[in-house]
Amino acid sequence: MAGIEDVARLAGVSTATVSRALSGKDVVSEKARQKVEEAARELGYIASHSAYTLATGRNRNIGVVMPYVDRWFFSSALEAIESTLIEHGYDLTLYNMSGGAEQRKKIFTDFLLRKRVDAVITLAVHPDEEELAQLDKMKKPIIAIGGQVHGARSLSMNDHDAGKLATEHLLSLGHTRVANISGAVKTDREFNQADKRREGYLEAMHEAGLETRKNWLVEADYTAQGAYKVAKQMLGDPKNSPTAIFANSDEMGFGAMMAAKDLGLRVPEDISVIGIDNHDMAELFGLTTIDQNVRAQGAEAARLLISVLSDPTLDSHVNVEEDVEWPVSLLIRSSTARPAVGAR
Amino acid sequence: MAGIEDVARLAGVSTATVSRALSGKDVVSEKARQKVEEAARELGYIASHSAYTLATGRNRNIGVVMPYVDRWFFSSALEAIESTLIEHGYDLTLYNMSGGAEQRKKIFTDFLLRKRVDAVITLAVHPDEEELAQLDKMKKPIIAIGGQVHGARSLSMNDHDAGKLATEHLLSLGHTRVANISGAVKTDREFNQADKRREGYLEAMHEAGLETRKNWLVEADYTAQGAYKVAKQMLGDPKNSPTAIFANSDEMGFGAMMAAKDLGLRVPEDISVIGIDNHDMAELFGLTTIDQNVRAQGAEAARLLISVLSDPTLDSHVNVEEDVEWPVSLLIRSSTARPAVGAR
DNA sequence: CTGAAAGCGCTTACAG
DNA sequence: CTGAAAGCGCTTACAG
Repeated sequence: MAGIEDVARLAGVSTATVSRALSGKDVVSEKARQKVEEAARELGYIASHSAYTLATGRNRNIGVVMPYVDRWFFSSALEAIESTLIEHGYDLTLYNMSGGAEQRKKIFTDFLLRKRVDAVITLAVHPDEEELAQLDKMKKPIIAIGGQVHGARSLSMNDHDAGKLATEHLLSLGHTRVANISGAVKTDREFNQADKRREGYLEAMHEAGLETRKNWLVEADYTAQGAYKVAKQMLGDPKNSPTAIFANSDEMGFGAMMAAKDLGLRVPEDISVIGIDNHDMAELFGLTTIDQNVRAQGAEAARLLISVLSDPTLDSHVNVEEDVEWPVSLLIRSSTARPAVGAR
Repeated sequence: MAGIEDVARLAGVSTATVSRALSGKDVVSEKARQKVEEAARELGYIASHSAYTLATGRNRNIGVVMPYVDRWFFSSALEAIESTLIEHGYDLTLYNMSGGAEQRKKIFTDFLLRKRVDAVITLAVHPDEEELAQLDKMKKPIIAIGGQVHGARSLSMNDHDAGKLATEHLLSLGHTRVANISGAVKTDREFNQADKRREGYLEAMHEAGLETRKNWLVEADYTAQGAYKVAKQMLGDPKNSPTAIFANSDEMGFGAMMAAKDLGLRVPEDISVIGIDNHDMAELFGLTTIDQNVRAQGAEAARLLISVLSDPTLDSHVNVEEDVEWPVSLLIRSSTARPAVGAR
C-alpha cells in the first residue's frame, strides 16, 4: 500500500510534485513527470480516494436513487447510467428506496448528504422541497428522470402525449372500443405518470367523440401478471369487451396479450394491444409500442449531469429548473391492426 | 455544513468527546452525550465520510461487480444485495463490467483498489489469481455468487445437479426425446455454468440409456428471443423434433414456449418445457422450473460478507475458500406433462 | 518549475 | 470520563 510519500522518495521529488504530475492539472517538467510516473508504476501506487476527497471536496461519485432496481425500466436505465459514468471516471452509488418513508429519509440525509456523492440522479423519485433544499445547500446538483421537479433539472418523456399517441394509433386503425390498463404503484405517487398517460388516452377518445366505458378503465401494478388478470376479466365480459387495449407499459401489454390468447382470441385479428416502453421482449411478443429508448435516456441524463458538474461557475446555480422533454416514437409491430369486420 | 468543531463548541466539549458520543463506541458521561446529541441535531451535523475513512481506514461501502445489470438474474440479485447492505448501514458501489477486458482491469485496479470499498461481491464474475492477490493484499474480502472461486468465499447453486434434476423431471414423466437449450454468452466464460447444466442433462439422459441427438443440443444467448429462434428450428424439424425441452434459463424457456405456440403446438400436450430460475414472469407463463430464489441468494451473500467484515480477527484470513452450495427446488407448473400417446 | 507547509475533518492512543 | 494532539494521505495557495 504505497503512499504518495513513497513515490516522492523513489522519484526524488516532493509529494507536491508527485501530486501535480499524476493529476496532470499543473505544470511539471517533463523530466519530473517521467520520474514520477515510473516510480508510481513501480510501486503500484493508487491514490487514496478519501484523502483526495477530504483535500478537494470532490468525490467523483454520483448517487443514483430509484424505487426498484429489479424492474425492467429501472435496471435498463441503471445499466446505461453506470456505463456512462464509469466512462467518465465516476463511481456510482446505488440507493434503492424500496424501504418506505423512513428509509427514504435516511437515504436523503444520512447517506446522500454524508458528502459521499457529488450529485444525484433520481429515477421516478420526486424529491420534496426540503430534500431539494438540503441538496442545494450542500451544493449537490440533481437531475430527475421520469418527471419534472420544480426547481431542478429533469429529463423525461411526455406521458400525456404518449398516452394520446398510443390511443390515436388505435383509433386511426378504426377502433372505437378502446380500453386502457393504467398503472398504480408506489412509483406513481411520485409523478402521477399513470394519470398522465390515462389523461392522454381520455383526451384522444374525447376528441374522437368516443365513449369510454367504466370497465375499460382498469388498473394493474405494471406487471404482466397483474395486467393478465384485469385483461382477462375485461375481455371475457360479453357485453363490454373492447377491440383494442392500450396498456401503460409493455409488460402489462404482454399480460394483456397472453390473456387474450388464453381466451382463444387472436391478436391482432380479434384484439389489438399497444404498450409503452419498447421492452426487451416486446419484439418477441410482436407488441406495437411507444419506444422511449430507456438506455439512451439514462445515458443522456448521466451525460447532462457530468457536464453540469464540470461547469466551473456551478456554485451560483446548482439546481435550476431545466426540463428536457425526451422524444419517443411509435413502433408498429404485429399486435395492432384494423378491427375485424362486424366486431363491435 | 457544520463540522465536528462546531458541534464541540456548541456542546461545550472537545471534538474527541463529540466523536465518542456520536459513535457510541466509547465511554462518555450521560450528560456529555446529551449535550452533544442536542448540539448535533441543532446544527444538522453529518460527519464527513472521507474524514472518517481517512482516519479509520474503513469505508462502510461494498463494491458489487457484475457483467450486466439489465438482465433479470442480475437486477434481482442486486435489489436484494442493496436492501441488505443499506439495512446494515453500508453503501453499495456498482461496477458493471460490460465494457470488456480493458474496463475490467480498470475496475479491479483503479476503482476497487482506490480504497473506496471494504469488500467486494462478484456476480458471475471470476476474479483471476492476480486480481484475487491484489484484493488480498489490500485486505478486501470477496464473495462470489454464481460459481466457485479458488481461494475465496462463494455462494452458488449446483449447476450440474440442477441440469440433471430438470432433465430427470422430464424423464420421470415418460419423455425420451428431450432437448436442451444451453446458454453461450460472456458470463459463461467465467464459470462454464452453461456447460455444467448441460453436463447434468447429458448425465441424466445417459443414465436413462437415452440417446441425445445432435440437433437436440442447441445454444442461445440466454434471451427469450434467442431461444425462440433455435426452438422453432428444432420443433419444426419433421424427423427430429423432441417432445420436451430443458432450457438453461426461464427466459429461454419462455422463448421455447412461444415458438411452440406459434407452430400450433400445445404446451404441455405436444411439448413440455422446463427452465431454471423462477423468473418473475414464470408463473404467468405457467413454466415449470428449478427455483433458485435469486433474491434470497443475493441477500444471503450480503449478510455473509457483512459478518466476515465484522470479524475482528479478519486480517489473518481475509480470503479463504469456503463454498456454500445454495439449495434449489423443483417448481412444477403447467408447462410439463406426460408426452401425448403416440408421440415419438 | 518546485518545495515546505497548512489544511481538509475526522478518530484514537496517550495522559491525566 | 475527558482533552490536547498526532495522524490518516492527499491537494494547493504561497513563496521562491
